Amino acid sequence: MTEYKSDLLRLLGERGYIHQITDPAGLDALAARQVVPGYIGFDATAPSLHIGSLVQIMMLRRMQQAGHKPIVLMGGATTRIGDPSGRDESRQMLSEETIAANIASIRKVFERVLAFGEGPTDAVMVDNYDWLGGIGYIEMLRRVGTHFTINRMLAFDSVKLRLEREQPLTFLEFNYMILQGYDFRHLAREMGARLQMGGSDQWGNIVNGMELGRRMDGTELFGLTTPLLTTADGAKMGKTAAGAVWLNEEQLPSYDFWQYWRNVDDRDVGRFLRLFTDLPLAEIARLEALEGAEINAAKAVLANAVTTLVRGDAAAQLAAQTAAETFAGGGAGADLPWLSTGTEGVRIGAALTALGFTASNAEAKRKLAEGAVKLDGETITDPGYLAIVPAGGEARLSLGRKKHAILRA
RNA sequence: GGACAGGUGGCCGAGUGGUUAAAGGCAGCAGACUGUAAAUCUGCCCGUGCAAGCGUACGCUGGUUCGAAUCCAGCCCUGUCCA
Repeated sequence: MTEYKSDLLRLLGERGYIHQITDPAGLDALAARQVVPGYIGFDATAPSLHIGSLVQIMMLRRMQQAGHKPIVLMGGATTRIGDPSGRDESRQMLSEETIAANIASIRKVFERVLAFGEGPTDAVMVDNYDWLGGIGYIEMLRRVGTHFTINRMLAFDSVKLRLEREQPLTFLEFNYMILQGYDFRHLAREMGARLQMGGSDQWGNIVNGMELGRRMDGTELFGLTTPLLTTADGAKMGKTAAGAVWLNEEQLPSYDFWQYWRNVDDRDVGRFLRLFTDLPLAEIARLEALEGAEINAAKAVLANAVTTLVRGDAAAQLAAQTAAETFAGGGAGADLPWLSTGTEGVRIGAALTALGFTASNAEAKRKLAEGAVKLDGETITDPGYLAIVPAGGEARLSLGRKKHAILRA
C-alpha cells in the first residue's frame, strides 16, 4: 500500500478503515496541509444507531484524533425518503416528530465518542432538513436538475441492483442520491467540508456529490469509503438474530453490549481492536497473536474498551465484573437482567419469556424439554415447575450456558 | 387500460384437492465437544395451555367440496411486455 504523508490517512490506513479513496494523493496532500472538515451522513430511522454504523462513527473520531474536523450529518430530510442502497425493500416513512426524537437520541452516543464545540477541530452535528426542508421542487430542479443525467443515475449500483433484482424502486428513493449529492455541495460551501466518508455502498452517492460540487462551484472534493464490515463467518455486522446491536443503552443493556464483543469470532479480534478501540497497534498485535483459550483475554479487552467508549466507564466495569462472576465464578453478577417472582412464584417457562430469553411460552417449553434450563445449577425439565424464591433471596435462572438472569421475590 | 407471469412460515424455495403445521436449504436456538470462539455431529424451530386439547397459517374476500395452500369468482400488490 501507499505510504501516506498525512497523519489522517496513515491512521485510517493502518487501522483498516480504507476501502477506496477518490484521489488518495490529493487527499493526502490536503490533509497534510490543512485542517480538513469531513463528514459522514447518518440516517435517523431509529432512536439509536447500531454497531453497523460504528465504523463510520469511529472514523470521525480518528479524524479528530488526527487534527481534523468531524461533521456529523443527520439525515433529517433524507430519512424521510430512504436510501435505496443495499436495500431490497422500500423503507417506511417516519413522522417528523419521530425523526427529531431519533436524532436527539442518536446524538448522545456521538457526544461520548467525539468532542463537540466551536473550535476548529471540534465536532459539529448538522441536520440536512435545515437546508433541504425549505427548498421548493421547482427551485431544486433548477438548481441541480441540469447536473444529473438519468443515464448516469441508472448506472449507479444502488439503482442498478434494485432494477436487476426486479425490485421496485420508487421515484422518491431514486431522488435520494440527488439530495445526498446536494448535501455534500452544501456542506462544502457553508462549512468548508472537503471530504465525505461512508460505507462502500455509499461510493456512488459520494461521487455524485463530488461532481455536483465541482460543477456548481468548481470545488475539489474527496470521497473515502470503508470496507463493508462483515464478521468472520460472513454476516453483516450489527445484526444478530436477537436483533440489532444498538449503541444506545435504552435499546440494549450494557451487559448485552459487552457480551457481544466478548463473544466475537477469534478471527475478528485483531481487526475489531484496530477499528473500534484506541489501543496502540503494538498492543493490538500482541493481543491478536494470543492463541487458544488465551485469546479470550483479548476479547475481554475489546469488550471493555468498546463498552467504555460507547457506554461509559461505569457501565463497562459493571458489565465486565458481572461477566466474571457469572461465567468464571458460576455466580450471578449484579448487572444480569432480573425478574421479580412475587410471593406466588412464577412458572419457569413464563419467566424465560418475560426475560426475553425465549420468544414464546411454547419455545420456553421446548427448551425445558431439551434440558437447556437451569435454576441455580439444577436442570429443570418440568414445564409446570413453579419457581418460588424466598423473600429477600435470589435464584439464578439460566438458558444454555450464556443466558443468565436473577430471580428475586 | 390490455396481455402474460407471480404473491407459501425470518429469508430462499418445494408443494397444484385428503397422514400438509405445510418437503428441502439458509438463518436461529439448545445439547455434545470446547475456550462464553470456530468447525463438526444431534435435537428443536406458529401460538395458547401443566396437560388432553384448542386456535390460527400459504396476498385479501367470498364460493365449490365431506375436505382447499392446491379448484372457481372478484379484489389488492409486484414484475415483464404492449397502449
